[in-house]
Amino acid sequence: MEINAQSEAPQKLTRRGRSTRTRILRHAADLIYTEGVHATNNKLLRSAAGVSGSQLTHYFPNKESLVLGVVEWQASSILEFHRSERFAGFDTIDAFQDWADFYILSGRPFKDGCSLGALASEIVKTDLDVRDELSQVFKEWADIFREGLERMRCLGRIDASADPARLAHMLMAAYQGGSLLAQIEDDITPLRDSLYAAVDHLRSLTTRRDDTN
Amino acid sequence: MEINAQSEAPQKLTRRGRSTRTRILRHAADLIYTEGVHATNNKLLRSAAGVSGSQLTHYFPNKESLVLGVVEWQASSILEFHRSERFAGFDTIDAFQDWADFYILSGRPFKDGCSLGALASEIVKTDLDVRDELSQVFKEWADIFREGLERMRCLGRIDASADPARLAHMLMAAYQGGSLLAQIEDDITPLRDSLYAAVDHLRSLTTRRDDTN
DNA sequence: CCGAATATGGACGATTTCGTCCATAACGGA
DNA sequence: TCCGTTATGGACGAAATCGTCCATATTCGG
Repeated sequence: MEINAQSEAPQKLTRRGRSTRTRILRHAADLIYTEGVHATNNKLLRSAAGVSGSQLTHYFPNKESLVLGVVEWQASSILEFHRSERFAGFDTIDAFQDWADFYILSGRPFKDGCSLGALASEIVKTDLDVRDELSQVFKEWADIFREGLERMRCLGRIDASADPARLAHMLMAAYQGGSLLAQIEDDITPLRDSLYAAVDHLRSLTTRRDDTN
Repeated sequence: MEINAQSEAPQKLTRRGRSTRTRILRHAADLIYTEGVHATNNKLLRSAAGVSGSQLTHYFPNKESLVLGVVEWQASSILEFHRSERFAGFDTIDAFQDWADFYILSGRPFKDGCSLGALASEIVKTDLDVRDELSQVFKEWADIFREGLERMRCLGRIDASADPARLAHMLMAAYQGGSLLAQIEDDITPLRDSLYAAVDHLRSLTTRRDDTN
């Protein structure tokens, strides 16, 4: 549950086997994030993870299974982050503001885009069969936002006319689109603008009694 | 100016040469849009455009130049569309609503994403040297929105506190991010939600005297 | 009409990448 | 301790892709 990407492995792995598999996955995720799926080939991954060619085949029979492993790895990381206590289920404006600030103010690198979105856009047109997995993860991600917004609406923190599902998609798109633009322009401004505008929009839907400023 | 992608070619092309080059570019743009950059190889492009291998090399000495040609092709198409009279310089809410509706209501295919954004995200991490070109195009694209919003602000149609540059980035990100999510989920809903939410946010900034509904 | 420049066709080679194969080393349960 | 299972190493092969080369056909300008 907490280490979803590992639990996918067959049970016949020894401790050393699991360690090697995890090491491969870790370096593959890193390489794919910084260099892209296409540039992450056997040679690069072998030298990065310090394994031989046959080990890659042993743990990941083909590239598709490797990419799928990385997708699961990144997905569990992202979902865990969004479900952390830090954001308290996203049922306040402050939580969403904090979420946006995390990407903008924490000095987090932005030049490689979203660890899952950039990967997704690179493979969504290929024959790699990970669409279902990706679709599921993005749905769960959006649901975290949506459920928080629904609570906010029930609690009267945002207007009753607000549509939580629509707003969740808006937040997701603001982050994904902003990340892409920031990558392309090598400038965090588009990401900052789109995230803050999205949170501004949420704020514009707050009911008056909560409008303290 | 109107056919930017062609004007990049050296002048020593005959009529037949220009025709062949354009045909290659047209099919390359189509293939890259539907199949992706990586899958668009010489073999596919040869049979699609009906040319021989040496012709590709003749008009595009390497793949980078081909991709650059396609980027320019798509860029001029997009910029021309956004500068068309239809949107009247984007200085009304209705123009932005019409813009959003174009992607949602016109039955336009969405499964391949934005013709430029999907291409950009696929190559932004590669060694293909088209980052500067892409960056420039996205800047110009955002400027179209920004200038319209600035006029709206000057005319008092939106609040004086509105930030045109930020809102322009919000609109761009809503489209790019929404397109990516729609691709992944094979469902137009995320794109519709993010675009309409973005336009809703603009609408929330309209000054009262223009608020007719 | 003619020579030079351009366009086209198809084969070829160099390189890269994925995945296999087989031998050896380490490990785990009885 | 011992034997079967798992892990590791490096070489190898098959396939794909990019780009070159050279011969031939077509077109352009004078």
